[in-house]
Amino acid sequence: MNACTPPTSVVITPALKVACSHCNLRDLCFPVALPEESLQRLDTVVTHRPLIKRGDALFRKGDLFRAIYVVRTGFFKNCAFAPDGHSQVAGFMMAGEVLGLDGIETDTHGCDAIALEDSQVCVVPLNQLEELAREFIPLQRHFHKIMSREIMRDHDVMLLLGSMTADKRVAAFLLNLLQRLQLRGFSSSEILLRMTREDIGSYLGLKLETVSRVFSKLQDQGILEVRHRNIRIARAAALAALVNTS
Amino acid sequence: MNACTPPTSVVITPALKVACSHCNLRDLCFPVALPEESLQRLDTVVTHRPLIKRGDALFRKGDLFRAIYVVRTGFFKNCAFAPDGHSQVAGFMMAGEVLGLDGIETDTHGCDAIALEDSQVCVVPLNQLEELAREFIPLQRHFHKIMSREIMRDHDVMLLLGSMTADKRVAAFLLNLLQRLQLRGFSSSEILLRMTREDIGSYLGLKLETVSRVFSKLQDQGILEVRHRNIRIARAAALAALVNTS
DNA sequence: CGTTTGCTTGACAGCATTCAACGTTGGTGG
DNA sequence: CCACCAACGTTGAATGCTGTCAAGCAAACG
Repeated sequence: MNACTPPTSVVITPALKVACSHCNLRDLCFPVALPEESLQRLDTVVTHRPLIKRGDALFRKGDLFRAIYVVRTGFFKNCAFAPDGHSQVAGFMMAGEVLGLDGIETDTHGCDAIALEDSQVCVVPLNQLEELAREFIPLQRHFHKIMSREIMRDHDVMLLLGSMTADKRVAAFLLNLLQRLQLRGFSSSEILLRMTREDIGSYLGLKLETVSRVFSKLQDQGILEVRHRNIRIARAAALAALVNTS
Repeated sequence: MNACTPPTSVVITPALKVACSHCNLRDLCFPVALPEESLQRLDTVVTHRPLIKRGDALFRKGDLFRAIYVVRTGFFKNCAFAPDGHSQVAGFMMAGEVLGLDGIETDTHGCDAIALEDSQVCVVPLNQLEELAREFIPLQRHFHKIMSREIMRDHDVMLLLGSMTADKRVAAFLLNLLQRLQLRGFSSSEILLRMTREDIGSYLGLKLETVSRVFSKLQDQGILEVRHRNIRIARAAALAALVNTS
């Protein structure tokens, strides 16, 4: 698990069929920060791309931290824990997004990362990433931007949790998902939710019943069409108006 | 403001009377990550230590990002903004803590940093910090840990906001302040609040009246003694029990 | 000393939670 | 293939916590 299997390894798994230099996510991920001719350097750092089954943990709170992970395919939730043991979804991660940044400080993961569908991640050992970052200035800056973005995203969630009604929280949540999905080339009006109502509620500081009620309400208003986990945004402008007006 | 005034400048201000290599915060700040004999390298990076008056902004949302800031003396609040213009306190920063990390991604500050008392900060230009980080591996890691800690801290706030009652939020807030103050050698049972009830409420997702009521309630229970902004923690264990029990 | 700002307390209203019942979906095994 | 079960989702009614509005008081500032 810890061994740096060279790419010439004879072990043929899906994990070896991709490389950063040819990854379809390279515009969203670390490759954007490296010149074309140096991309293969990343391939020597990212040699391990495990598959995680739906419901399984990529890591759990307390696990030793060694690497950060980039979602290649699939969908994850990040669960934080209160001192009383209560857990809460701290974020959802999709292709190109990074998991495990919270483990750097203490060398121990501070939360669980659970796959919400069968997924694949790229393992990026922090030591080697840092080594590469020392050599390639744009990569160094890119990594810092990734962490900065995580901080800003958390601030957005704090705003949600601190001062928005249930309607607004759900609206903002959907718009955020929509925007990230669009960035990845998905439909701009249809969302297939990967998580339960309980997960959404946990993330938004609401109970699952409240989430369900808001969905129903927005559907009654003709803003959404809700079919189980399939959400069609009928009037995105109305959703945005919900969030942007006080 | 942007010029890198060399230390030989004849301008004598309080800003020039300190150096990282002799700073009393060196155990809390970047110096911990540098060998004694290389500490003066930091002094060439951190040459500017402006004073910020109470109520003034160190930076505001939208300002161009150039540097991060370490609080040398004083106390700051970090205000984030919702799309509807509503603002919310996203954190409080005291000596040795870092401001401005959220500006790295977009080269623009994403929130306001307001001094809650007359303060002094050390200006750490990001470019030069990164340059030094490429040279000194422990410094590089230390910077990453600082950002990681910020992410974990935000997760803690999300837990507060998402699933705790007003009592618990206030208790957790006081304990967190207490812990950080202790780390800096202050009393372990007395807190002088630098912020208004409204600031606290904004941070905790409560109205100022609710904060006030919780203070009164905890005082009635003999857990706190509240005299204006002076809080004495009479029974810290009871406070902790409040947070740690479901 | 007066004005502004911050803090406390009370009464009431409102939104989200809680508790409960029922409906739906998807996976499993007969 | 169908039946069953467990997990997930929806909806209703009642409770309760926090917000809102208002008044009065204390402290800080000039």
